[in-house]
Amino acid sequence: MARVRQTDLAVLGALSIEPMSGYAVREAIRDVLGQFWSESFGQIYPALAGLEADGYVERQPGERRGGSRYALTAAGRERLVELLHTPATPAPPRNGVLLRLFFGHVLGEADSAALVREQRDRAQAQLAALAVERAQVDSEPQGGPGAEHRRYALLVISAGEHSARAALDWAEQALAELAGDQD
Amino acid sequence: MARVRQTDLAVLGALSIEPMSGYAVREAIRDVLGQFWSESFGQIYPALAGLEADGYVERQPGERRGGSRYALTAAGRERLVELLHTPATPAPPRNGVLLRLFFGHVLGEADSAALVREQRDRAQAQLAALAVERAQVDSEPQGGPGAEHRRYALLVISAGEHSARAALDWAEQALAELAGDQD
DNA sequence: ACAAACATGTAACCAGTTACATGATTCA
DNA sequence: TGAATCATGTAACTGGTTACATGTTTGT
Repeated sequence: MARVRQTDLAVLGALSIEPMSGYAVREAIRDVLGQFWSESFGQIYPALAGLEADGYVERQPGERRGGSRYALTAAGRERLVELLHTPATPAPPRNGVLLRLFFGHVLGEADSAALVREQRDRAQAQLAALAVERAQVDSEPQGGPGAEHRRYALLVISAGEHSARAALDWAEQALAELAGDQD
Repeated sequence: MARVRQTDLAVLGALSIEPMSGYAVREAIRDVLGQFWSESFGQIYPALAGLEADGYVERQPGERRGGSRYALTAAGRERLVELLHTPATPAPPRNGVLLRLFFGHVLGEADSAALVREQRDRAQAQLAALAVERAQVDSEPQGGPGAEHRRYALLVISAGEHSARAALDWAEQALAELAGDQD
């Protein structure tokens, strides 16, 4: 099973919602999918160039000087379907906060509690950001280019909410156990 | 802020629980912290060599021929404390399943539901594995070398449980909404 | 006028995986 | 005796970040 270039999948997928600029691709991914995926410009633009060379995307002049608008071609849509059927390669988890907390016996109780609070605050911020996203997706026009997509975007937002709420619950419970809750 | 070699942190931390081999370092990380961190051998052994050169760990002959046992030195413990106080550099999230689901409008309802089921099964497996871990940590002797550490290991296990339960809840809800729950 | 957001791209760096290579010990 | 697990290490590759460089448009 040839390894799949996940960035291609993400970029092609974003363009399947509607044609957009490389900049907008990143926004689309960051805003709704941010908790589960990320792409940097240094990754997106080369990917777009490669995809164009392979005939998977078409580049059209954008609205502003120098700007471009990329659209999926028929081949690109096929390629996307192919990539979507590829098994997800699980990324090695890397949660620096939990790593540090795991060594709390060296860090000490007070600093460990601070770590947990950091986690809690992050979860809270995530929840707030997701509420904004949800409101925005809900208010989108019914018939737009990405109408079918909305349903799945909401599913992903819901996954983020579940995850953030779980993190919040855990943090509060952990703080009570650490008895280091000083705020 | 000089970027911190996270692997050093993980390795030094594992050795702070008790002296062990490079192989055991990986196990220690994989078993309890598996949901939140991972290290490969290709990373651990070079790190161990570097840490030894810097005087942070001491290498002793292990029980078997060719095997080694690494122990933290005083300087190593100091270094670990220093690294623990370093801000966690958030790793870019990479959840391939959610990425694919986000483009469910291209993938179709049936295949999207399969993705969600995959997520659900993974969460269930995680919950089962964590139950085993929890039982094992609970049954460890009270006075061992890593007694203080236990408390934090349990905190991390609890984080894993919260996260897995949330994923499970979400998956079940999502399946109901997709109406593609065929098992 | 100015700041913020939009937009595109390159180059250097590096963390981390994977595959390969090798051998010892334990247990069935 | 053979398989599974314990154990150590190297080398090639590459995905992905970060920093840099540059310019436009919109809104205040």
